[in-house]
Amino acid sequence: MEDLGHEYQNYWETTMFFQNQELEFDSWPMEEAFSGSGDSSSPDGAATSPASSKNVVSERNRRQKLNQRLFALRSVVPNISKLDKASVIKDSIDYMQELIDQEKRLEAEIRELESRSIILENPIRDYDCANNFGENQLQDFSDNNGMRSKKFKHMDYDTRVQHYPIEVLEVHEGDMDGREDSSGMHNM
Amino acid sequence: MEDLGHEYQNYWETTMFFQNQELEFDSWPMEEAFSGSGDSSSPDGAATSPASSKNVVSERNRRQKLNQRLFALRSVVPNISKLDKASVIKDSIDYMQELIDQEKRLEAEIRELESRSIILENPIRDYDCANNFGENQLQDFSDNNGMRSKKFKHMDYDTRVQHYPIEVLEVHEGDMDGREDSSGMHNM
DNA sequence: CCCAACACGTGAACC
DNA sequence: TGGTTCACGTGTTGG
Repeated sequence: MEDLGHEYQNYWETTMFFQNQELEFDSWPMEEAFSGSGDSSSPDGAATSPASSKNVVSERNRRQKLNQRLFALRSVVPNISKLDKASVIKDSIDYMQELIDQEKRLEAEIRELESRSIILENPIRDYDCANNFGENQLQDFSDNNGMRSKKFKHMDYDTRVQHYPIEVLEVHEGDMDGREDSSGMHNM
Repeated sequence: MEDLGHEYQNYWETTMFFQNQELEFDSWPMEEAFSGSGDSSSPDGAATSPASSKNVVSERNRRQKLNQRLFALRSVVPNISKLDKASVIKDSIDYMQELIDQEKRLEAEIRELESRSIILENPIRDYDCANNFGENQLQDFSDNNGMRSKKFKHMDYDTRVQHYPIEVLEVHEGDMDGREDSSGMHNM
């Protein structure tokens, strides 16, 4: 509903690449940032970093990785409406399903084209007017089939990308009265 | 520290669907949820919920939405290696590019089949043995062509899903020395 | 002025 | 045992 409007420019890229500079040193919550005091191996109960300083860096890495992934996702989808984390994922889903539909359609078309070529082959045999060059023609066809089979066979697109009867469970985009998430992902 | 519940033990699905129950009603701030007291216009510095309680719910919604989106993404990708947030996105990217490649391949095949069908049409005219059923057969062909054109024309898959020369900018998975992310989306 | 969106640190839970 | 991942609340910033 409340559509875009704000396209806050300066996309991720710039900040992602310089992520350590200007944004950091001023907006940083100061001293425990880099844990200036003995951080790596100071198990003593220093008030600044008791045991969490190990966690904070890990967490930071995690966040960074997730952002990279999201950025990569953004780069593979042709048209992104907004640069929001959520919108990026949403557009990706849309695009993905477009691709799947499209693939299904193309496959159907291929099947149709193939069957038509078979129809094209048959009349010759039916009308039997091609007795003289029958084996020649048939040989040609089988060759054709073999060639195509060799080239496109179900080498991978038949096994890897076969479109299952997927089904988006997306829970209705917009509103959905303010609820909790608590997506307990880590357990199991 | 102050919260208590935290008994999330299932996967997304369950918690996502029942996300409003047990986890909610104890950890919820409750009163300002529906603005029971005059919270909306109480600029006074109340120690309990000065202005942040508005933020926490908004933030919660944001988190929830993002998780839903991620879950939807998970549902559309056929094979997910791990349920990690990052892994989900990564697998999605991989699958997506597989789809794109696949589509390109299928299109090539279609083009090839079409050109071959043209070759197939010609012999009938060459051998001229089909004079008696010529119009019938030709009618059939034109019909096929027309039907196919009507059905698959470039209605959308030609404009929307055309595969641009995309290029994953993914920034090398693992390492990237422990830096900051600060994917400052908002700042300028 | 608030709203939307973000990064951050932190406690907790799992393996 | 520690290493990972998560949700949460908070401060901040740009529109």
